[in-house]
Amino acid sequence: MSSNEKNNSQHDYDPFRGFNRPTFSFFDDNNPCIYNQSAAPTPAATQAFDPSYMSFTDCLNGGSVVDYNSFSRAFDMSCSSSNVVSPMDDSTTKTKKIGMSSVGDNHNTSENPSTPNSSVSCSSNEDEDSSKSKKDKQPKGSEDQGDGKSKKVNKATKKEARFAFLTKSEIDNLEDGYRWRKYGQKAVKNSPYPRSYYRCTSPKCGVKKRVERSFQDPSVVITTYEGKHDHHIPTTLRGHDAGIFSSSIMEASASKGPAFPHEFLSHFLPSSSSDLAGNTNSMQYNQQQQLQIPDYGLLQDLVSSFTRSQAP
DNA sequence: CGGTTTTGACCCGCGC
DNA sequence: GCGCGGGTCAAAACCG
Repeated sequence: MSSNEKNNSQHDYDPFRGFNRPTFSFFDDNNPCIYNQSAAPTPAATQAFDPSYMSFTDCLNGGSVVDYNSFSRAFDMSCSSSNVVSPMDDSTTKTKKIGMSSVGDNHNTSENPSTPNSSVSCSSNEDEDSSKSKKDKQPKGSEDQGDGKSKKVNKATKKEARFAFLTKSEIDNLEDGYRWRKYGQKAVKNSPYPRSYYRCTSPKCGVKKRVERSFQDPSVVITTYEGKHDHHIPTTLRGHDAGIFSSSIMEASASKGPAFPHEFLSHFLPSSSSDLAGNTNSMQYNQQQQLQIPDYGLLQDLVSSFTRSQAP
């Protein structure tokens, strides 16, 4: 990683300074698209998201060009679809199957972009999980040492919430206000782009995220969050823009109730809204619009569908 | 010097 | 049982 990029991701106020601002994904059940605010919208994108193409960031910043209607509309189209599926329930959490293992096999999933699973869920998965998040290993020097299997995982029983979203960005590791420490990187099968693994640096926070680039559309970054932050965004990181975001979100949330995807927001907001209200520094500039993606396999389906829709 | 990134090794689950 | 691929560890390197 270049020093520029590193600095960008960790210390700059505006994570996109010097870059084209990333854009965010809005998925329609039948026509997933990546909405790009900075580039001319493709016909497909325009059709799928007609009104005012905007970035989520704009929405969150209460930009004058976006009103709440468009904001909620953006969510409605992705979260209130009649075809929404909720594959992240207990029956599918054996999930590894359709989940992680398929990332690298996207060349296969792309062969069936019309799979019935190609829809997006915004339902809560608070108690859901990826069976693999329990893989946290104890330190080698733990009490377990001596049997040669000290690395053996003490599998946690807690289920972690997990969801992913696509972002059209040149930046791999998009700033979300929290501080992350990279703990691994792996080559993705059938993809020239590696997958990076990050963990929240907060001592007790076990939230992880994975970041990888779609090989089918290198401009698309796939970010998967796993777990829920149990702390505020580091106040030293960002300024008042965060407050703009939080207040906007909370107002919208309060006024529209169930129409708003609390669940996905809750992953990034402190658990108490009152806490939030009192902490205008707690949120940061770039809050992305994210949609819960059941698993990587579906993600890839969506990406491939999108790619297809972009094809001449 | 402390925090972060890099990277090879290791572990584990799954499919065959 | 074996091989493969994903996920994690941890020492070394790097950086401000």
